Amino acid sequence: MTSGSSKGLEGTATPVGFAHHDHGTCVADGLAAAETRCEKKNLRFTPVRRKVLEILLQEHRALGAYTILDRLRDEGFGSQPPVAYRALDFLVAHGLAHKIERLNAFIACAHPGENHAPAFMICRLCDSVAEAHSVVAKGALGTAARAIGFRIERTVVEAEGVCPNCAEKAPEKVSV
Amino acid sequence: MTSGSSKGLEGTATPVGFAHHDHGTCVADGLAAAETRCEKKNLRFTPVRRKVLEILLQEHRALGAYTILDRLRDEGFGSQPPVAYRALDFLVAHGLAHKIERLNAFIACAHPGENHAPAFMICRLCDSVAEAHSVVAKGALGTAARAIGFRIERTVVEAEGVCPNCAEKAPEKVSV
DNA sequence: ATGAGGAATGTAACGTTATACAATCACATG
DNA sequence: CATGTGATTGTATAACGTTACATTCCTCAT
Repeated sequence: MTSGSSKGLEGTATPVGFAHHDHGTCVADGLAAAETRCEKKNLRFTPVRRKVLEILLQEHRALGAYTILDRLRDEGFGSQPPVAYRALDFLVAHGLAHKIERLNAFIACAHPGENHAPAFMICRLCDSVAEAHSVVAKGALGTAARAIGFRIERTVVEAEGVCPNCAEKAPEKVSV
Repeated sequence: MTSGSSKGLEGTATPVGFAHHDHGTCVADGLAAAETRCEKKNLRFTPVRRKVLEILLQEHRALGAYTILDRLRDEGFGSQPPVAYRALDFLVAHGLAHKIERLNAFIACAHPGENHAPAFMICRLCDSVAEAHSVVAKGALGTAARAIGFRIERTVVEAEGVCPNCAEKAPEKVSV
């Protein structure tokens, strides 16, 4: 969310993550939305799961499972890998978080509630990640897949590069 | 390559990997092309690098670094992880192989020589991988990136699903 | 209420993937 | 031949992820 109140940007291709926004409401809203969603679907939004989502929402970056695990330990939760991985699996399975394959790391979903095939932009300088929507089914890959009879079930679309903020701050590092 | 002799498919969206072809020439051609390419660019196509590419070319699947390492050991090369990773880094850096992020595994490039942003189709039943071309710059993600000033340097586009061969053999497993 | 069954959590050990850093080698130059 | 430079190799370790199993917590039918 770019802010607590709607700014008319939702539903467009405008990604979250590179823009300034009210972070407090951003976290609170995300948690509230998740809670509502879990109630509706009869899912158990347990303390660990809630905490992990909160940790993820506090960043617009992807966090490694072990970073999350460290924070869980600090908060008095279990400290073994499965604790973090199970919560993450739950969040990912129900569309509340995504895995960034390129980074082996996780990020809170920026568009919860929407049925989507997410696409990400990863800044290699500041590590921030923005989420947009991919429409692979309509792109070249979708065409190729249809042509040969490959049935797409899930897609990974991740772009690595330099975000607008970093491009401005460090123009000399902008070119590859 | 679908075969040693041109079948008029190169340059189209037709991916390699799900179709039958002459595998012997496919490996030999790949190695020859790599050799030529390295000579032209003054790169050292050392025995380990050559062997790793040969191993990859023998499959149209992605292989993990440690699988490759095992085969290297069998052939009398070093058996420590960096041996495999360094060769793979070289191949990837020079477009002779690609990493499939979703699988943490590697595959020989199906279109060496072409300057490309690869896209992959991964069959979850038989594990085969086909390479097509992505044109992210022209898709929704490219549009979103341009709109906010994100500069894309590299893309990861991977579709997971069921290949035509498996869909035919095991139709009951085709639906998610 | 209560106890059976399933879901979630905690803990330990293990397996896989990847990189950091030090040492060595090979070659071009003075 | 000595030496500087860059590529390559060796060794150790870090980071990521899974399996196995015991325990606790919910919930729901009795």
